[in-house]
Amino acid sequence: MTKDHGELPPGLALSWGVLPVQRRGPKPALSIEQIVATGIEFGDRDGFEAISLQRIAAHLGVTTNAMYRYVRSKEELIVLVNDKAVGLPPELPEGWRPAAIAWVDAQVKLYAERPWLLDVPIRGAPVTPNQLRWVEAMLTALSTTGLSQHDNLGCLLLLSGYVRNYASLARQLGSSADAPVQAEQVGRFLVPRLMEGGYPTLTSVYLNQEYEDGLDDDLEFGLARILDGIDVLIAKR
Amino acid sequence: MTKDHGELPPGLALSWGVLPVQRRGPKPALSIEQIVATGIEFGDRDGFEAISLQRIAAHLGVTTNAMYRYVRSKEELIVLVNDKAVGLPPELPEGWRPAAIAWVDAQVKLYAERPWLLDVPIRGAPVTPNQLRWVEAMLTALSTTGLSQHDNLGCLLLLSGYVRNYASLARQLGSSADAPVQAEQVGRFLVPRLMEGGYPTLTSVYLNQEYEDGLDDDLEFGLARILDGIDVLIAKR
DNA sequence: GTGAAAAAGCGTAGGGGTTGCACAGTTTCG
DNA sequence: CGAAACTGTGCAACCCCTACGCTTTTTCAC
Repeated sequence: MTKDHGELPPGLALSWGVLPVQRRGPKPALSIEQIVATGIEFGDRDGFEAISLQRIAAHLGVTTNAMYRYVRSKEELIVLVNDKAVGLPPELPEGWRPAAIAWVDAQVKLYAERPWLLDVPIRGAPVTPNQLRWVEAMLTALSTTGLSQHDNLGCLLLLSGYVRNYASLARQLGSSADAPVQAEQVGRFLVPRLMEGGYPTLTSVYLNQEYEDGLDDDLEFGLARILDGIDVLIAKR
Repeated sequence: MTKDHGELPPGLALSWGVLPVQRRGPKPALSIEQIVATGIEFGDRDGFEAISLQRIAAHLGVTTNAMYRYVRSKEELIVLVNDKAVGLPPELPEGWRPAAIAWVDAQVKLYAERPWLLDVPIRGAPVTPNQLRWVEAMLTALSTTGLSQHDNLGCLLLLSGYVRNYASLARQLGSSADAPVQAEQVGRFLVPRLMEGGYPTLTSVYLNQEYEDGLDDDLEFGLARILDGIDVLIAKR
């Protein structure tokens, strides 16, 4: 006898393991875990596009429609797959600064392993269990700073936004063997237009070839900026 | 006689106004400008999903396939629509810090006006003219800091990532009239699970009702953190 | 036990959407 | 004037999500 949770966002209840009680009728041939696992499998192998109800159904030997007995919509499936694929955060070291670095590194690594996670549309504030584990971990680490909860949330937003942005840039610059060739071709096309089109700063950036390299440094760079900024705040309060 | 630009990413050439020269045959009934404008129109009215070749074609009184005479793929269309919709950056004030604030504010405003821009998948480093105008503007403002170009690029990445992340959070918390109702319902569902599931920090955050309010402050907060961080760097060098 | 209720899966169907190919019409160059 | 080039279109193939109604299976209640 589960409570009636009314109109919750798709995937919320299911991700927390709240499934409609079933009393009669044939036993389901599939389980949500199975479906979600298959979704992740496809995502890992062929990217976000490959996660479709049709494909999962075919792979599990069922019709597409059968999926709708387990999941209300594709959106719900995506939420579940996402939360599962995100997994648990690592154990963070002592001290908010090392913790933040570890937290960021772990996410960068996660996005490197599962680039398709970057294609999952952000539906807003995190609400699923694993996502919230990550939030909880960082928030706990930040609680030693002496800042207010509100400030901590701000820092968290800052960090998570940065990681995601960095990862999505790293993704397309790093991946695919022909990335450098492509980049060179783009440069050849772009530079004359930048010169003549009134982009003086960008022109010099491109000519110095600093636009596309040293991405690993950039992660540390931006992170150091953020952490220094937080430091300033801590000192101020 | 335009040069052969080989295999450039979709939308690159077109966005810079390089279109294949045509010499014979009937004049095109449509223009790319027209198509892109229609795409923006649909995006503004019904969101990103509404931007489809089919819809645009129907609206312009042509078959869907006719679109492919103007655009190589949907991806290319999206790139063009995106660049056009981004528009030109505002004039930035003197001083890198006020400039950064103005730059961020302008983007927040842009995302508020055209939320669907947040749904446009990021294909990597910006290469289209208007996008690069924004980059150029901020890069120029940063050039007065005395930092290296590389550092400036890092700062830029930091800022743009932050804006985008902030905007996409603001979007779903702010928009839709039933957002507060929805949020309350989510809270009712979530809090007991947080308490019992080992999320102590989040529980207290939720109970203090600080999770979902004061978003305007958060923009300034995060931005101040970043700028302070940059300040520290400037002082260091 | 036995019948009724509930639930699962399937078939059918429809609505979008993107894309490829062959065709017919139109314009312009040689 | 003929051929080449380029236009839009019709047809068609896919893929995807989703709704409805039917049959079959299971299990609870009597």
